[in-house]
Amino acid sequence: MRDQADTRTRIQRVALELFNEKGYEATSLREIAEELGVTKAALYYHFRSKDDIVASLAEGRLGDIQRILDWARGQPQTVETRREIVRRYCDDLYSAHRTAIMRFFERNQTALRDHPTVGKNRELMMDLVALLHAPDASPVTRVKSSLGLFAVHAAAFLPMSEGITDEERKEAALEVAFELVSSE
Amino acid sequence: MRDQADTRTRIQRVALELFNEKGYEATSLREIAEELGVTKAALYYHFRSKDDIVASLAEGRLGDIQRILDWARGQPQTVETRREIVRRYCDDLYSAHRTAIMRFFERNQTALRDHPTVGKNRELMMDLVALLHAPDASPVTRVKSSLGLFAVHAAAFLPMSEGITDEERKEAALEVAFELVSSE
DNA sequence: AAGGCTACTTACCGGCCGTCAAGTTAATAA
DNA sequence: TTATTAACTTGACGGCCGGTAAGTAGCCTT
Repeated sequence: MRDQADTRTRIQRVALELFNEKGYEATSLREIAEELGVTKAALYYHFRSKDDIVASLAEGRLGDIQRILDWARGQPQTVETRREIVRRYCDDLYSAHRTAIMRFFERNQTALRDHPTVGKNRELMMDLVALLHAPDASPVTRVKSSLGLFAVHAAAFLPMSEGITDEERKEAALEVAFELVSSE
Repeated sequence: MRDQADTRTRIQRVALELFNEKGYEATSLREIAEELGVTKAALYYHFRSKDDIVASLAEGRLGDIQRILDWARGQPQTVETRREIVRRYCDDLYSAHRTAIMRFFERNQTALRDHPTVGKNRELMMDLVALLHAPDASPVTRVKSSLGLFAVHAAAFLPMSEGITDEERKEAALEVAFELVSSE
């Protein structure tokens, strides 16, 4: 049982790493297995299919967003709430593992377009964006709040020049996002 | 000769469409050819390889960015210049075809990571970002100007709710970007 | 009318893909 | 000691992939 959980986790970790390195389609199960020192068929003991590995990777992230949504829906629709939404999203994001998962879904969304978790993810993100502005907000305001959440999102794996720490990145992203969701 | 140019263009158009719909790796040359009513081998008369089709798609975009770079390097490094860079980038972007090309490279950047044009594109983009802030700018400022250019970029194909026109999207993106590159 | 070029088609190639059925090994439970 | 189960391996499957060699119909030139 310990073994099972261990290997499952190792498969997830290696798969995510390779998916981010070479892309989802370009990464074969053979490579994943080889990297782990097992055979391809061993993966099928732990997962039903390649897609199933993806689904398992999505779980944590979808849970994160859902949790923010659940919280936010019990709050008054104020600027403070919107800022807190952004802050929480940002906090959940800035661990290496979560960032890697987000990057994977972001960078492979076309390849994964038929995958149910990708649709679910976009759905949740749009729900979240909807809470970042008044229901009757102007189009410009609505685009702005989208960009606010997206700024946090994007800053986490911007192809930036060197010499910038994660902390500085996060600080800048939050500053930008706060401003973008604070308009009346 | 007319025929050749026509078919070449049609291949590019169909390929781009399918790449954006299903992803680069998931789109086979057979499908592209079928959609055009020709055989797979016909594509090899017009292009040397699948990669070569991608390269041909990149040309226009790389030229666009290079042109902005060339112009900007002859200008004084003022806030007005930075705003004009953003404006020009935005203008070049908001045609259906250019947006499709950009989306393709954005959404398939992992799958295309070994493709020379992708590296070139990132290089040019980083050069462009470097012109959006003072050389000695603080990390936060630097991230901000990255996000400025990225906002324009992102707004062009944000998974937004309906009822927002391209014009409103563009307006909002520009407004956000202007603010982000205007800091001293 | 002969030769050559353009724009294809037909037919094939080796190779890797995801997937699966069946066998194996080691540990644990009765 | 025997039976069962977990965690694999071996070996194979059909299928689609990008790519190519060779042929060909139609046009243009000479």
